[in-house]
Amino acid sequence: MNLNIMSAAISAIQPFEAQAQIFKVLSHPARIAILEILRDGEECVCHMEAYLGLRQAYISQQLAVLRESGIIQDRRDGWNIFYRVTDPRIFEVLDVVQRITGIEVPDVHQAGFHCTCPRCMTEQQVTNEEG
Amino acid sequence: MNLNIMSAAISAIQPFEAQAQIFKVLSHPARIAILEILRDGEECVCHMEAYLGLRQAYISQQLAVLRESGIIQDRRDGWNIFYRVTDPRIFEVLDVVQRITGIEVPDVHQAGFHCTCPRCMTEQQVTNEEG
DNA sequence: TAATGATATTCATGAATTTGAATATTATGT
DNA sequence: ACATAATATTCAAATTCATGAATATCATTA
Repeated sequence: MNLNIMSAAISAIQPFEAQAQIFKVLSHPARIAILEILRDGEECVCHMEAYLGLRQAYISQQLAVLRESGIIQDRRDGWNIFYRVTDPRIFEVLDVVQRITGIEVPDVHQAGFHCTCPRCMTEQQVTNEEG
Repeated sequence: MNLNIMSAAISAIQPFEAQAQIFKVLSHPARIAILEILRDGEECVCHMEAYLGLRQAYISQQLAVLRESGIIQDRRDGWNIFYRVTDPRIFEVLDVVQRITGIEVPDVHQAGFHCTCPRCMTEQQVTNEEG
């Protein structure tokens, strides 16, 4: 098999595999958008559907990629599953690359949608009662 | 075609395309290794061959990906082509992700190889004369 | 335990990426 | 012009990725 022929190359590149893996997970606009949604703390999947206007199954697939990489973690609360970022330094990565591109990132929470999860309903109720 | 059905989704994700593109380019260990080689300034391709122990054609392919993305630029000097990083902030990105992984990045310049490009030959000559 | 809401998984297909092999290009020296 | 050194490009096969459709799971409520 002559595996040893490439041993120098493999060992030279192998230490960068872990970094490359993180970059691969980040190399999809929907996954970046999801992380932006999680910037201010944990959110349930229904929020992501509402904010992004994407089908549930699609979002769930992208969540699976993020989850399996360890970048996000999930927590079940009744019917809803809440996701949060494991290591907030991932936002530093997004920040730097955002500065490099120079493209303004939209506020993913400004979409004006509302989902029907308990937390949203409570928030709406509170807002209505307050206003 | 019903293109408008997905318009909300497309517009929600589209602003992150540029970031995703950069991450995609970085999502390969050989390309990260090349950038590490360029950390201290421009280097010729022969250096990368020497340091990484990879075939020339392979390195050239990865250089093309980096070059076409705009992350690196090239400059010809006689027989050799020297590459340099366009925006040093790309190293901030590598730094943060490196901290997240916690994996020590090897010094890609410690390999002890020497190529036969004019600069290497001059350096060797100078070193020998100095020592 | 059956129905329902929220979310996840499986499957299939087309598109993109990886990477080795061969070949081309470009500049230099004779 | 020709040979050579340094680097780039093309091509093709294998693998991986993106994504839509359908279905499954898991917790809750009746």
